[in-house]
Amino acid sequence: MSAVPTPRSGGIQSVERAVAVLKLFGEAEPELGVTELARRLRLHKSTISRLMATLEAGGFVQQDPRSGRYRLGLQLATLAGRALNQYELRDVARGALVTLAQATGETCNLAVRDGDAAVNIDQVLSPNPVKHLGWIGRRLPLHCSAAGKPLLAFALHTDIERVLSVPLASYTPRTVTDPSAMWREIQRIRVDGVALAVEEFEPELTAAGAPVRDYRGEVIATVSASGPSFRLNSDRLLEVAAHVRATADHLSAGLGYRAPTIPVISVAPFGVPGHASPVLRSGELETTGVNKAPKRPGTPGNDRQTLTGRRAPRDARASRAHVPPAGHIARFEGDLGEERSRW
Amino acid sequence: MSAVPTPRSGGIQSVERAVAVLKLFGEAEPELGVTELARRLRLHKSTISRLMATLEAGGFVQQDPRSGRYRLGLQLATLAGRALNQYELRDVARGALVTLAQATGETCNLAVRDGDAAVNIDQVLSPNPVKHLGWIGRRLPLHCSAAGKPLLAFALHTDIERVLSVPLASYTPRTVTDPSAMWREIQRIRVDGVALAVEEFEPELTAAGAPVRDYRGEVIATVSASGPSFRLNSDRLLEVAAHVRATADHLSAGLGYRAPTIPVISVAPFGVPGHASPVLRSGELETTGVNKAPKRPGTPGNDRQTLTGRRAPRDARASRAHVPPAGHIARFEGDLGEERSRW
DNA sequence: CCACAGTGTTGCGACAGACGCAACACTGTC
DNA sequence: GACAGTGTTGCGTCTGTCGCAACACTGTGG
Repeated sequence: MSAVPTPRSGGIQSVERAVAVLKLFGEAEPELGVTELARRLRLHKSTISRLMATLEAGGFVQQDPRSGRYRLGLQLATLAGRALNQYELRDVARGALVTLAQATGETCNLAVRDGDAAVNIDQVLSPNPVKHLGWIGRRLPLHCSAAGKPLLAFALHTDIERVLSVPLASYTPRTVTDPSAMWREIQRIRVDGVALAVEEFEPELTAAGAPVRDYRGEVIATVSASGPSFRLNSDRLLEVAAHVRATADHLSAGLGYRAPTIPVISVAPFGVPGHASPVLRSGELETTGVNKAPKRPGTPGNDRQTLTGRRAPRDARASRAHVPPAGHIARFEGDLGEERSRW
Repeated sequence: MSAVPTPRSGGIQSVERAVAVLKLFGEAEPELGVTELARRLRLHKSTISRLMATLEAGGFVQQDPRSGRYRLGLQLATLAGRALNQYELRDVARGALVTLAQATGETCNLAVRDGDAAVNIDQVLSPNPVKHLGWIGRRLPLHCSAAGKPLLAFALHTDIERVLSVPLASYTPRTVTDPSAMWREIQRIRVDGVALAVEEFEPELTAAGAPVRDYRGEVIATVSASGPSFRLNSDRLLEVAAHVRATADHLSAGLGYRAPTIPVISVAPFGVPGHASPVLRSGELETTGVNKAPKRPGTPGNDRQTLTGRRAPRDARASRAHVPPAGHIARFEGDLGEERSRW
């Protein structure tokens, strides 16, 4: 077994290890060798070698025949394309995103929540890109990115408390990490209907993001525009933020959302807090055939609740909240922020 | 063990199964249940259930809490983004792709070879899209797609023979499946420097594709433009094809390729035939700092050749050529063509 | 309201597959 | 040519994976 015995998480150990290996490939290190992977995961080289051989046969990694080192393979792009194609919101929002990019002159993204991160699911590059900002699939922190903040601000109160109960990662000197300050920021976003992020997540990156709501007012995505800080000064940022909010409001209206006279906090969301369903759900829009008919209405409450529509907890899911012992090698934690945009 | 015993492929069985599960999720069936997956892979429901729990913990799939069925998860998009970001050619070609889409009015793609398929690694949508053509990550057949044909036409003779030695899949009544006819098509492409595909891969889809060469003349990618057949009639298609070829030639020139007075067939390629390396290699371009310095020059020859730079064959890779017995459940074969573009 | 058929989950014991060890083949450097 | 490092592979051990059986839950029809 591994040098540091891992308490059984309830999953299949070999598959867990394969997943952990794939997640080690970051933007800073697109190529890794067997020995380095073994060192990081504290497994034997022969174990890693066999894992890589299996992943390569499936197209998930490729080995450079000269150096013997491995890279992520394009079979991942194929599966990702399929995953992304499920999101009907991408098709619905594509035109608005193109228009927003043209109006603001900046790179624009559509993001949804996935666990405790925002993930870009569509992107329109700026007509004048200075650098490679974000990318589809990129994970952004909820507390300090323009795409993430609205998803957090309009989440359930208990969910926000849970997210803020763990130390908030600091990405730049401007990252807000104090939970009290974060609550004040959340109040601001709720009032303004748009979030700003000025060099909080990445140096010299400024962005504005606004919530996209479905017909019940549930925040299901965010629209954001981002660019270099030298181009997005205070005045320009407010102008861009107005565009972003207008785009998000327009999309929300198209999904059947009717804004009340006072802003409300999200209540009784579908499904599991923290995951956006790829299939849009609609009340009044259902009759238009725009979206697939949703399954039976969701109910508020915890993950996998019995009766009223939810499945009972699974031990493997319970393991998600497992607090690993000291020295434990993290296996599934998604990595954020170590991927800086390239100039 | 499974009802149909599988000869040991040399890989790790649990990981192979996990990969096979992920590949079952297609565009036609984005959501699958445990029982259905078990039926298709001829494994027990409990085996599949535990595999899915492990993949879900890693973010590779998501379970709909109401229906209990699974979908591909966004962690795949994150890994795919990292895989795609390695391809320097995307950055180099992005501007040309935008210009080509504007000039032709059609959706344009950049594709590379991955095993026996062409895979889109970048895309610019038509200003007037009629339908959702292709997508990044989509795998296209080498024998009947505009992106694939140039990759095949300029491959090594032995490689072409190998590809044409197995029955060519038929996607539409117009698909060329006769190897002799395919050789003639290959000769045409070599002379014209551009490939056409008129409803060969997908009904009512017409496309043109041209090879992008590196400084040594090696075909490392294709540029293609595609659109609905009602818009791309014969005259219009030739016009688009001219644009596509010009764009590909321009990109090739930018990579250091100098076209000889007579067309040549590719010789002595880098690395493994069938896989495009994400890192561009350059002779004269190296001094300009445009590309990362390549590793030591590659040598011609077979996969994993000893001495002159190649590693010895691995049993697991040898298993790629393994001919499965009757009744064998395919585990890694990439699927093509069952994914039709959505109107 | 109940019976039934279907779904996905879980405890458990058997054993087949995964693992680490040791040795090997290969490569780059001095 | 020696050496240090890489990744690969044969082999025996044992533990993690697997399938069975039972369970919990859901939707449907009477």
